Amino acid sequence: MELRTLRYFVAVAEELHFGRAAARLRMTQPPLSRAIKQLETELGCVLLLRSPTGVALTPAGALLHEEACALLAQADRVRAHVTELAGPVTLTVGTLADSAEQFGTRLAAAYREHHPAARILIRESDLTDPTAGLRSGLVDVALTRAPFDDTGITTRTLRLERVGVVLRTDDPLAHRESLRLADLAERRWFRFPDGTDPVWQAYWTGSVEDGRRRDRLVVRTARECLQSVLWNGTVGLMPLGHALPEGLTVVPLTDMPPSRFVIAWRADGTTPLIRSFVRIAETVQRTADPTRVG
Amino acid sequence: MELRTLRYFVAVAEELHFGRAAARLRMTQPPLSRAIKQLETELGCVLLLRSPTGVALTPAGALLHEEACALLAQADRVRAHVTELAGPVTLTVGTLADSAEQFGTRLAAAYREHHPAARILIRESDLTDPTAGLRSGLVDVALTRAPFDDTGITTRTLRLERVGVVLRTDDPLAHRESLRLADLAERRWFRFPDGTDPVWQAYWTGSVEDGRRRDRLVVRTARECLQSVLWNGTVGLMPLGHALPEGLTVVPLTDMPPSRFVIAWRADGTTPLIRSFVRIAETVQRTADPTRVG
DNA sequence: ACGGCCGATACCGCCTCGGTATCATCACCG
DNA sequence: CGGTGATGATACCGAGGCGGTATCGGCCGT
Repeated sequence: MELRTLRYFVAVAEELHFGRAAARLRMTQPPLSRAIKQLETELGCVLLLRSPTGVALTPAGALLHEEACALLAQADRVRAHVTELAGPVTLTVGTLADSAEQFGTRLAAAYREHHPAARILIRESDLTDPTAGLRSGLVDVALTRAPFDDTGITTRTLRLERVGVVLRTDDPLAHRESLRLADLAERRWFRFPDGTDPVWQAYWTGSVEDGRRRDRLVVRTARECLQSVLWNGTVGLMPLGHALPEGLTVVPLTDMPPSRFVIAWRADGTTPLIRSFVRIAETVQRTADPTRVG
Repeated sequence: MELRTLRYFVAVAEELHFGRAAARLRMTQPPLSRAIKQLETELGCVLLLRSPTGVALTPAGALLHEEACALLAQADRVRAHVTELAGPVTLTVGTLADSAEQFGTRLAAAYREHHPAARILIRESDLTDPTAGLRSGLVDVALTRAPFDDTGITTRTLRLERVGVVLRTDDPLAHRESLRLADLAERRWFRFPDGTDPVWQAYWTGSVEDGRRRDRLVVRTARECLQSVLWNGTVGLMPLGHALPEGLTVVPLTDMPPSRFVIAWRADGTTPLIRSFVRIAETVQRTADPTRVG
């Protein structure tokens, strides 16, 4: 008699209909029927009277409904008390520029549900620090984009993001279905400030640096990068599927390895709170769009 | 946060030692450690301070210990109340002669643990009814021995029992390691009364009836069968591993298909109480001797 | 009589759970 | 100060449970 099973039973007892109860539980009807049957087997008595018109509670079922509600409520209180006593913890989350956007809001909402007492501080980082403050110790956990030098850092891939090149809409190449890096060999390429993570630098300058023009143009933020495309006609790379300002178009690159949207934390600083955040992040990503999970 | 996990945590919190807690829970240490870690992840806080000397509770852990105990106790009460309200039910169990013996006592004990209010009535049947009263409606569930005609009856095999031949200790064949049915072709064979289940009859007269002497000698009980061996020198078959009276020996038969010790109930009369009994029986058999499970 | 709704069943793939083997760390002790 | 034992953590594996899809059976309504 686990709490999960009791939650199932309460749903059926209140809906008096397996299909609706299953929908409320975000599952399908067959496993729900089976779970209730197992519960009846375990308790050794009939809880529900099934009929084609609907479901009725037996006396034992009605009693269990009441008791189960109380038990579940108490379980919720227990969890709340324990997490509360653990102290009002603050979790500092670093995000890489606009990477998080609507994913971040969904994640924050889910996290607050699990830890009502927790505070989340957001620290948005520019493109010069792919760890989004992790390595410098400014944040506990980072929502960012790989690849970067991850020594001492644990990363879990949330989804893969194909990368495209940003062009002015009036660019001759702007309306192609796709492009290859070689098509951009003669363009002006940006670079990051000196001291930027070399793996990161290499990736965003086309994975293989040689034979491509190293421009003096330095960008620090996504906005700078896009503006540089508009004003200077430089090459801009970015993951697909993000909003673009007027006058710009993004064309998929076929020979650019996809970027991984990851959640990362210091390998030596794994706390339950961080693990919890990571777990919730993975769940949120999975429920959001299972097809894109890497 | 399931009740199972809380039971684990309570064990560790009370033993303050993962190994001892695991032993108390009848499991090994690694999955216990993992479960606790997952619990900490879910709650987002540290519950236990590990050290090579032992384990200490954090304040949150101490609180959870208290609350979890209360929650588990309430869950037990809920189960008790619900099963109690379902009424003092009586389950009639049929057993085939002495088949059940110590298995039956263990099963009854386990069943009373789950259903303190239930009453168990035992009805011991002789060898003339392999369904032990199931088909005649005298019992709800039967602990018996297959094979028999099981149309309309559901059976679950609990274990396989090799069959041997019972001989007087002074019989020339009594000290052989094993025998084949052919070695007994010239012996006198018993039979069951007319009207006995034909599958059952065929099995205990050597699976293939032809070429073997059909004696007029009719046995109804295991005792009669054994006495008949002692007094008349007939052939007696029985599963190995049971106690024998003085002066008799059992020799394994190599070409006799093993008999299945089964639990059986009417296919059209499946109630939660019966399912519960079956489930417990399977668990008891498994924990008793996993190697012999069929 | 027949179509539709509802719960039950069969079957499948994945993930969790518990088990075995092994490692890392630290206390204790010679 | 290094060996040794104890303790918890980790890696990996196989089985079972759980949720999914597809389908069945049965009663109700028109």
